[in-house]
Amino acid sequence: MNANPLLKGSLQTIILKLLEDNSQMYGYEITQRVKEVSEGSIVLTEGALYPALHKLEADGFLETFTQVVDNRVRKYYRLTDAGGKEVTSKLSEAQAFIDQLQTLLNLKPATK
Amino acid sequence: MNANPLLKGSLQTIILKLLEDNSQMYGYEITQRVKEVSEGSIVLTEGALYPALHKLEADGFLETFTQVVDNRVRKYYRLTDAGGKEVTSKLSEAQAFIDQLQTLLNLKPATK
DNA sequence: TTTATATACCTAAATTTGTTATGTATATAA
DNA sequence: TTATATACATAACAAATTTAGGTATATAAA
Repeated sequence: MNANPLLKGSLQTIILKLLEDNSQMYGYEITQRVKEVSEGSIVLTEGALYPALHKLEADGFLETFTQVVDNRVRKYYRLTDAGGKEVTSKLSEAQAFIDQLQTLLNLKPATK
Repeated sequence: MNANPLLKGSLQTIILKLLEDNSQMYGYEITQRVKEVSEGSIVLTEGALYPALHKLEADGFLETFTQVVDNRVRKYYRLTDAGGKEVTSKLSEAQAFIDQLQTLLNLKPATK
């Protein structure tokens, strides 16, 4: 569905950032939000998303609670305190990597 | 050595771009150049680099020739015509992805 | 009513792409 | 003679995906 090799490694960061901005979201909602905001160019597959959410929870960065809406169960995620710190860390890592990559690929207008 | 999950997917693009700018480079030279330009923050491991070079050659994007310098063999790579087109394609993909990622992560100063 | 689409979760097999570890070999400085 | 730099390479392992499949409800269309 996606076939975007560049996505690799940034999925956790995307999830954490969305939960920093929204306080609570469920899995399906995350896929839809990413699709919207990226205008369809970044599509999260469920096979990647759910394991990533479970791992972030196992690592103590997310906590969950369920809610039933229209007879369907939604599993909501929210950041823990540790998760809040992790967002900051991941974002600065991402920014640093993007900067270096843009330099290497000459995708920056000016070096200074 | 590296442990940078964000690198995944961008290695081929980095190699192709360097060869667009330099016309010919050998493997070891590529690792050193990347380390220099990124100020040590992006380190290409040999276990990733050489297989990537071999794959790009097998795909017809690179061609090779050897040269002996100080009794040591250097294997130089250069872009083929197909490789030249591939660089352009990979660079615009990378730029688009970086743009979307920065939007998602709110790492952009202004949306417009 | 049955089919398709959207919503909503999940897991398992296979694949891609990297790291880590190891091997070979020469040049050079300590 | 030892360590470090240069220069290539492959193999075992690990991580993070894709692809494919499964379950279930709601709703609109045929």
